Amino acid sequence: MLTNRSYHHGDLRRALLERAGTVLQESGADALSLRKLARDIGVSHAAPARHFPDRQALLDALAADGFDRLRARLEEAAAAPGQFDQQVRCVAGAYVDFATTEANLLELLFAHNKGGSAGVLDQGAVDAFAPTLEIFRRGQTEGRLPAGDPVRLGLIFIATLQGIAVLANSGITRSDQLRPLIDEAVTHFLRGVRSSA
Amino acid sequence: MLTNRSYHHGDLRRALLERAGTVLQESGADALSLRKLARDIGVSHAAPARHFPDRQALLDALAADGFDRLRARLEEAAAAPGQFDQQVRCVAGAYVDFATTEANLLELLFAHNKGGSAGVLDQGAVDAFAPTLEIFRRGQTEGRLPAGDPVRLGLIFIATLQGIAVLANSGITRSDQLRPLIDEAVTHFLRGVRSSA
DNA sequence: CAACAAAGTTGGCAACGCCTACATCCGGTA
DNA sequence: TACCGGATGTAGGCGTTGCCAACTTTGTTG
Repeated sequence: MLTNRSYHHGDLRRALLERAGTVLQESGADALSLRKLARDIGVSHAAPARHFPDRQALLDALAADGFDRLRARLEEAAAAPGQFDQQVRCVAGAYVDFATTEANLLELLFAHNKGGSAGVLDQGAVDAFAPTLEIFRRGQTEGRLPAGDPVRLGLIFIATLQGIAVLANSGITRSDQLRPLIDEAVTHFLRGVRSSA
Repeated sequence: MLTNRSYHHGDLRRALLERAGTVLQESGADALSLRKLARDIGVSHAAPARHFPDRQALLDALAADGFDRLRARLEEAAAAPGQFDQQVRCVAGAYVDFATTEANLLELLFAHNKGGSAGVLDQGAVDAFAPTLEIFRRGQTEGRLPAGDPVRLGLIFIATLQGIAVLANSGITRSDQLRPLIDEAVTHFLRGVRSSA
C-alpha cells in the first residue's frame, strides 16, 4: 500500500470519496462525474465501478457521510456550556452554519431521499437530528419546556432552521441578515412553546 | 397555426414547457432531457434549441412558472375569508400543500437559484412570497400583531413552512402527521410573536 | 415577388453512465 | 513454495445526452 504507480491504487474508495467531496462543495452534485473523478485521481474510467456500482451509490455514500458530519456538529453544539436556551441557540447557529457553509451538500442530503434508497439515508437523517431531539427532551425534564411531544417540537425547530438555511442559500435573504434572523426565530420559537401551557 | 403535421410545430415552446412540467412532476428535474422531450413531442432533437438556448434555460422557465403558480396559490389563500389567524393558517396549509404536491418543482425552485441566473428567479421568489408578507403587514396595521419588521417575520414564517415541507418530502415525517405539525408550528409561531411585545 | 428572419432538420462531436471481457495483484492454502 | 481464486484495475464498446454548425422550409414584409 501507499505504493504509487502500482496497478492497484490501494485506497481508491477513499480517494474517490475525498475528491468527490471537494467537487461537490465547489461545483454541486450535478458536476460529479465518475469518469472525471477517475481521471482526476489517475485511474481508468471504469475503476470506480468496483467501489460504487453506479453514480447514485457514490451520491448515497456522500450523503451518508454528510449526515454523519452534521450529527457530530449538532452533538457538539448541543453539549455547549450554558443554560438550556444557550444550547438551543448554539444548535441553531451550528445547523445554519453547516447548511450554508456546505450548501451543495445540504441540497444533496434533502434532495435525494425521495427515491429508492430510503432506508439507509433516512436512518442517517434521523440519527443526525437525534442530538437536537435529545436537547428538547432534556429541556422538558429540566422543566425549561412545557410537556408535549418532544419529537414534534424538535421537528418544528429543525424545519425552521432548515428553511432559513434554504432561503439563505437561495439568495433570498442577505447573509449579513442571517444571524439576527436566526436569533429572532429562536426567540419566537421558545416563547411560543412556553406560552402554550 | 394549429396545423398539425406541418414543418413548423406552431407552438413548440408551450408544448415543450407542458411536457417538461409533467416529466418534472413525475420523475424530477434530473430526468429532463431536451432530446427526449423533442422525441415525445415528435420533433427533431435540435428543435428545442430555437426556444431554449440550453437545458438550463428550460429549467429556468419551469422555475419561473412555478414561482408564478406558487404566488397565485398563496394570494388566493391570503384572501381567504375569516380572521387574521385563519388566513395565516390558510396560507400555511396552502404552502405546504403546494410544496408536497409538487415536490420536484419545489426542489427545482430552491435548488437552482444559487448559480448565475440570479436576477429573474430571485425576483420570482420575492414576488411569490409577497402576498405572505402582505398578510403580516395587514396583521400589524389591524393590531393583530405587534410592531416589528414584517419582512423578518414573514421570512421566519415561510422558512418554517419550507422546512416542514422539505422534511415531509424527504420522508422524515409521515404524511399523516403533517397537518398537526403545521397547526402546532403556526400556533407556536403566532404565540411567540405576540408575547414578544 | 424576392429577400430575409424565424423555426425545424440533419449530422457530428465530446462526454457520460453502464456493460463485458481481459489483465494484474494479493492472500490463503495445498 | 507454488498456485489458485477473488479482488481490483484496464480497455473497449454501446446508447444517450447537450451543444454546435450547415442546411431546408415557411411565412412575413418591403
